[in-house]
Amino acid sequence: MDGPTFREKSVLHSVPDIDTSEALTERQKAVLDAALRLLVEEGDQLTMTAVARRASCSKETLYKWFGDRDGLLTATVQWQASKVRVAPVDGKGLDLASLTASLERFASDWLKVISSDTSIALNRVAVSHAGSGKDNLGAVVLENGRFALAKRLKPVLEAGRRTGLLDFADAETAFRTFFGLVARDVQIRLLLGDRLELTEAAIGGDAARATQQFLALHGAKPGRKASDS
Amino acid sequence: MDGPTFREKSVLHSVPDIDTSEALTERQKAVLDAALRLLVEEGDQLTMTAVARRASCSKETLYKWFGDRDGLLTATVQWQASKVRVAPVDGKGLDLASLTASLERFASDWLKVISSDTSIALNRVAVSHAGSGKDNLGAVVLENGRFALAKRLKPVLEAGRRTGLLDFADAETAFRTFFGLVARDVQIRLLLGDRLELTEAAIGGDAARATQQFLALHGAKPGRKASDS
DNA sequence: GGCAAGCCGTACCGTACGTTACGGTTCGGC
DNA sequence: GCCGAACCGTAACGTACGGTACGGCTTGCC
Repeated sequence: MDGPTFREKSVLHSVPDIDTSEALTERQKAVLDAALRLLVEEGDQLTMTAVARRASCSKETLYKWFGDRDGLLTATVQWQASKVRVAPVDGKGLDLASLTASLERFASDWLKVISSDTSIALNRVAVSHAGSGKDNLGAVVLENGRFALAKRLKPVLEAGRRTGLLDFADAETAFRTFFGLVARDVQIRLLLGDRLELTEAAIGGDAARATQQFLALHGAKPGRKASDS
Repeated sequence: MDGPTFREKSVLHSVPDIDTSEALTERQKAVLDAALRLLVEEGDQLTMTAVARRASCSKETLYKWFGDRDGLLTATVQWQASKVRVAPVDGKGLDLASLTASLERFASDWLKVISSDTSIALNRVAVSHAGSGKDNLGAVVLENGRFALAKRLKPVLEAGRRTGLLDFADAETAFRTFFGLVARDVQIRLLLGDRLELTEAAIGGDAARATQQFLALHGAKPGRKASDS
């Protein structure tokens, strides 16, 4: 059987939620992993020849499976996206400590993601792609990055509001505030080639700081200050 | 006389402060404007032939003036950067109203910049470039964007701290918080091809919100000493 | 006028790379 | 053992584009 062909021209934001990249042979996954590794190492100029050589497959096979270069790129990005899908957080019994921990966890995870070589490479190629007419890759990356994060975080925020720990009018706006406090200038600096290695400790500190700032802005407790707790 | 050649391989962050792109003929500026327009319209695949045709000049001239394609790109980016250089804000008599107005102004200006077609196109090409070995463009964009903003905003923040209106330990950290509150997810979404047109009104609202949030975090509230933190 | 410099337009060259074609090999089904 | 399908490796093709060369035109200077 031959795999899917990945040629649908999906409009932005039309990716349903769970996408279609699951009918993949083990061999195909291996090929995509090779392409991914090459993408991280070499940047956008991964050539079909290079992928074929790295994956020890023929170019004919690449074209049969993925249609053309864009199809291969899209499949690679979706394959990576399918690997990082995580279990949603359950709205269990919530107190300030667990809410803080959840937020810090989200912040820390997100910082780790956007500072990883893989994410940087993928975002770079998607940004380039978005500049060149066809918007597919940018939509995929956005959907599996920023929008997936929102979808996982918003239930936590709303649970916090229900239990009276948080106070905000619009969950989307609150999420974007949190996003800004966490990411700040990190992603754009990394994409533009700034060194800026985030150590584990720095990420932890930033996650805690962002969480405290968010709680200072949207925590419901009256009379609180950002520095205590 | 022939202009500069733009071939220096400057290391990241080594751009002094005011760069060298001022010895330009009117004709050269016109050519760079044409390249800039083409970059905005066509994305990264502006070819030397296209620039020559658009600018009504010969390719030979392009190569003589700018060395090679990268030189042209770099000159174009620096040319655009030199156009947006603004007068620094003076640390005049500062009260809460004028500080708030200044911050809102910075926020609004910055949102306008990063949502402009020109900025998006320039950042896209710089991000692509940063992925392909040579980091020059990314450094230039960073230096004239995010770092230039910091250099202009920090004196305002520090003046606010001196007059007791603001309370923060590190100006750099405070700036990055402000940056995050203003930009949030806007830039990455635009770079990845998300529509998201910011109207004048929306920008104004966002600037005011970000400013209020920043003041909530770092404003010296009555009943709180400027020295604790 | 004569001359040199700068520049335009265009033709040209070399190469990289996407895409296709094809011979050879492996493997499952009969 | 035989057949066809899938696939590997490699060669070949077409094109787009970076870079160069050159003839002709304008301009300023003597």
